[in-house]
Amino acid sequence: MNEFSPLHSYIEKLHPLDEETKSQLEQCFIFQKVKKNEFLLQEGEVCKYNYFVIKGSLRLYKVDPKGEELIRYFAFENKFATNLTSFITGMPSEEFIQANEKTELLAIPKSIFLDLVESLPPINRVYRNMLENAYITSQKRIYNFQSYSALERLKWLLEQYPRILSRLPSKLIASYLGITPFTLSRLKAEL
Amino acid sequence: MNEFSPLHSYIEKLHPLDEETKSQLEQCFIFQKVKKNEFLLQEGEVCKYNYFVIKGSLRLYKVDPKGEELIRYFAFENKFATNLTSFITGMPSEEFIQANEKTELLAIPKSIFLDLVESLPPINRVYRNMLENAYITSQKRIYNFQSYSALERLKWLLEQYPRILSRLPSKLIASYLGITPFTLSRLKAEL
DNA sequence: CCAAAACCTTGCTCTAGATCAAGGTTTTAG
DNA sequence: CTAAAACCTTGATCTAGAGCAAGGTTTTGG
Repeated sequence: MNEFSPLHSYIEKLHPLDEETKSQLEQCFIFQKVKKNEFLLQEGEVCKYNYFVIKGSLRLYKVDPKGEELIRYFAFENKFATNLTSFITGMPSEEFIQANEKTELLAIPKSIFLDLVESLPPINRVYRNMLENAYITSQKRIYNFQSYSALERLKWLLEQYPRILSRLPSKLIASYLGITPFTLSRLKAEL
Repeated sequence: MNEFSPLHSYIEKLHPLDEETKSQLEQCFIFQKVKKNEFLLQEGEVCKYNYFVIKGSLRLYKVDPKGEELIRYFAFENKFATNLTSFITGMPSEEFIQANEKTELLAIPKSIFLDLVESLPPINRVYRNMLENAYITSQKRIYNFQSYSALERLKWLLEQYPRILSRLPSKLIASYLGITPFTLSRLKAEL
């Protein structure tokens, strides 16, 4: 048991993993502790890392022309998080990645990750799974916006993360739901 | 030049393709003509095919509890279309796939496609690209819903498909934008 | 080719959620 | 520990877009 165990477990659910591959992986990922509100990526930078969250959580967002934070994704424990768009295209990121809380994570540089995708079948599988999950999650989120009311979206979020309201500030949750903190405050009364 | 040329061109933009692989591919895809409004997938069925559109267009949508059609994606020429969620998980589809117009397409059975993903590098690359594009498109669509007005979303759609308003019925476009046909009709006056 | 059906537009009204203001509470940093 | 800052709630308006009705236009299929 070490700081890499959560990552090994994650991968093993997708593809068998021998000891040699494990130790190879451990040399590619960097264990990192970040403080609350610390940035892992800022707008305009190219996204150079893929992050795996061990403890704590991250948020991925962009800032709209009015200066509002629009949160696209929360990454909690055992989730990968990166700005895939910048990661894939090599273009500067339009998004920020920031820690919501004191967070521990494993970071792997983009170039090494993409090499492993080509050379290590378990990592090819991990990447494919990342993309597939990201896609499925996105589809659900689109349908949510297309047809659900704010209250229904809140309930849906609470089904997935029952404790999220006490874990993260309402402001962040409102942003994720695409509503104002005022509306969220009123909706909480209706739950 | 044959009905497979658009597919070959599509793949060659991602990965070199030798003649042998081309003819192997031609044996896996089935050329198909479908009529306007014909279904390629119905709710409750497992999605067994991945489709590549040669000519015409498809729409992917689900029907909400009120019986409203919620369109998630239009697939025009040179796009792959499938219910990836059902395709990946093997679960019954919640979506319909239907032709908007008289459409020509290439269909490949899921199992064959997934075998090719593992065995043919160009197809592994195609699948990765499909997932990456689907993801990037979805992100943009989410941000659109999170922060843009109906008029801004319409303008954004017209930037991507300038002729879409004359090509498809307004009803379908309204559904894609997440607004009623009444609102779309009014917005058109503001363009 | 023609009737029926589907579709589009426009006016009127209604509502979910935004915006603004003001007061209370919790968190943060020195 | 404490003051400042950030955050949350609640009330009073305001507005984008929904819902409904009615009339005109286009498409469809026999």
